Amino acid sequence: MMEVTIKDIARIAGVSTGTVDRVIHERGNVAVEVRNRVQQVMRELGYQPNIMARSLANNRKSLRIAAILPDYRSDPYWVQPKEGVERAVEMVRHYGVALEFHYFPLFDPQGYSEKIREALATQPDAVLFAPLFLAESDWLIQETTRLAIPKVMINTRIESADALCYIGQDSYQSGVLAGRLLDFGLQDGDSAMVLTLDKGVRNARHLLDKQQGFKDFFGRPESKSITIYYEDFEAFDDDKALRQWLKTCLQDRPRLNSIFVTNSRAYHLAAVLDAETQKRVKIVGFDLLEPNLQLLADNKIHFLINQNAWQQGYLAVMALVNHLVLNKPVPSLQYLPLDIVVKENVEYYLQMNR
Amino acid sequence: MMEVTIKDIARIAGVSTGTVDRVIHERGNVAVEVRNRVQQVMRELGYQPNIMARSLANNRKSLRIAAILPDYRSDPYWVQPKEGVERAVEMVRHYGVALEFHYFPLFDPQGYSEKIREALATQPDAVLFAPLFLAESDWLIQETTRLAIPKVMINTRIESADALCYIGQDSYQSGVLAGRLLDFGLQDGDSAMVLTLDKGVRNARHLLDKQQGFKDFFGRPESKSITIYYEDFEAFDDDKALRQWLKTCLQDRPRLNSIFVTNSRAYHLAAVLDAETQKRVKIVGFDLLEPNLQLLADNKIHFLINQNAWQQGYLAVMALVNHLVLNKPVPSLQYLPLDIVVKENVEYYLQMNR
DNA sequence: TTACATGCCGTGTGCGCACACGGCAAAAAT
DNA sequence: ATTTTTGCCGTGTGCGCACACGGCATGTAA
Repeated sequence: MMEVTIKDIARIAGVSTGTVDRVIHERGNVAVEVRNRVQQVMRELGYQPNIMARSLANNRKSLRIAAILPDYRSDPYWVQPKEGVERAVEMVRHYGVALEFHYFPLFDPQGYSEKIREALATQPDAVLFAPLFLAESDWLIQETTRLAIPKVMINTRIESADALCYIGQDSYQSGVLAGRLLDFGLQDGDSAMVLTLDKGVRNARHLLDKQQGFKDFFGRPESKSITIYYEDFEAFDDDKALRQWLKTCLQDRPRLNSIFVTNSRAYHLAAVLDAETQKRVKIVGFDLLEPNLQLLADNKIHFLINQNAWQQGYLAVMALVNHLVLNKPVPSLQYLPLDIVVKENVEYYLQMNR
Repeated sequence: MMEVTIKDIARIAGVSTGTVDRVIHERGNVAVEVRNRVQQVMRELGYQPNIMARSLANNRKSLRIAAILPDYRSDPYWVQPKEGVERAVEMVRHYGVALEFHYFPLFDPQGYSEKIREALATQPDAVLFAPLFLAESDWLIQETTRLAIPKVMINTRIESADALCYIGQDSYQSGVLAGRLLDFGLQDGDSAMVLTLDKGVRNARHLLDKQQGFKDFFGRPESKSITIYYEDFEAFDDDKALRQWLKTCLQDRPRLNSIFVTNSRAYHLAAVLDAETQKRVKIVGFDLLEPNLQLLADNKIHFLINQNAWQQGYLAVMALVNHLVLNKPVPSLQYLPLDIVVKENVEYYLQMNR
């Protein structure tokens, strides 16, 4: 059961461990025929470096990561990536990983810019961020590229940025999925509403993608014939206004039996529906936030699509560690599962992140 | 960013590293007041042993695991646990873990007994098994208990066995979940069939649990009023017989619009339905097997509940490693998520295990 | 008293790897 | 012919931990 070590390779190749080490790390100063011989032996014995010993010997170098995320206190959604990040850092503590958070206000491009500058001023070895604001992200992307600082993006993807990787949801596909779910519970001739509850980002890319996915699903021949309405409402914080607006929305559309809320704020909607409407209207939303869970348990929200926000944070840190510490390859694009959650299986997803 | 080491503790507590080591591993030969002092310092500094160094220093001991599972060549389902096990072993290779498979024929208690004896004869340090046959598992449980060999069970749970842990699906809950899904797509007055496609295990515990869960869901006030039929069919391998049997089943029940197949063999059923029936009947099955996936893509199976069989194998090995190598606590009961899979999100679950 | 056992503790070594350092010969510069 | 440089290679040390060994007191038996 003994593993193959550099000692074995050195012995068999008739060189010292130092030479084997030089070959492995391509540090030069090795004669060509010697190098070939060593590589040959490594291949024959199927040498795999012992990651334990490797990281033990490497422990002098530490990896400092700057994480730039929306303030979790301004929106419950962002608690999840934050906790995933924290958990990952805890797990790789022994690799000498240190991470510093830089929280910006969710709806404030100005504050975002400030935090970006603050983060880069600390001269991190790597950056983890959610580029919610495209224009303001430009400077960060250019600077990190210039300084050769690796970066991972979560939540929102900017294709032009040559990041180490993007980790997030496939927004388009989640729209398609929502269509599939509602289609199963609707009848021919029913209608559905795609509802955006957000502020000033009506045409944000990921929201548009979800709408498009939803629309495309109902364009498929296999789908039922459903009429789709698209609506925005910005004052989602104001229960009264929302209730009023919704009433007018529903009253002229008797067969509007389903609503697809394109972000994690379905709880605002479900909470203001009256009992009768709740029975009639099937709601699909996103993410396992506490208020959503409550309404799911009460059968007021029918499906939640879990975008695995927690995992996004976790995997983003792991991608950096894999790349910078363990020299392992990381996929440049990582879509997370779109879990379909109902109250009968929600418990499993909650317990995973604890 | 430096971690706290036993050296630090030794220095501050005014003892040697050897003494600290004795305290940590409770090996005795330490004066009471010295031990208390060391423990105090450890607590104050929040000492956490470096797992890299620990496993490096421990690498002499190796862990030999015997895995007793159904032959994956006799049933595609069992390919998944097998691959999960293999993957886990690969990941913890450096801990000195070696695993040997002992495959038994799926429907053969006799063969199961033989393999159990064969496995124990190799004197493993730990056992990983799926106790499909209760009576025959008795001997294994008693012997491993007598010899103090830790064991983990997957797939089927035997509560009386004092195993390290059970890892598997919650059968009852998966039945409830199937009920929830079909309920969403059915109308009041429709009916549903619970169909068991298995041989000679008609009253196996996990199948009964699924039936009960399904039934209980439709007993809830929130559910629609659905009539439920329970049927078994053993010759599921015989397409002709199955088609014929199904025909008679459906013809006297015009509103039988859904079938819940209680194991991973929904593909046998969906493959023999004629086009007209396929449109009418909604099918819920289990597990992401290749033939199931094909039919899911063709809209002939509507939902698959993923029991995460791959993860079962993976986590079972990890539980043993955590317990025996890393001295980490492991939960004695681990239910895996019941993923709801449709063709729009199936890709994510497939890519996870590759 | 001497001989021996026992409790308690420090020191040394090795796990597999990364990397600094220094040595030795051949090649280049003086 | 001599110094100096350069290419190539071996040796030594330390990462944090586990564990064997041996030492020094004190207590007990002869």
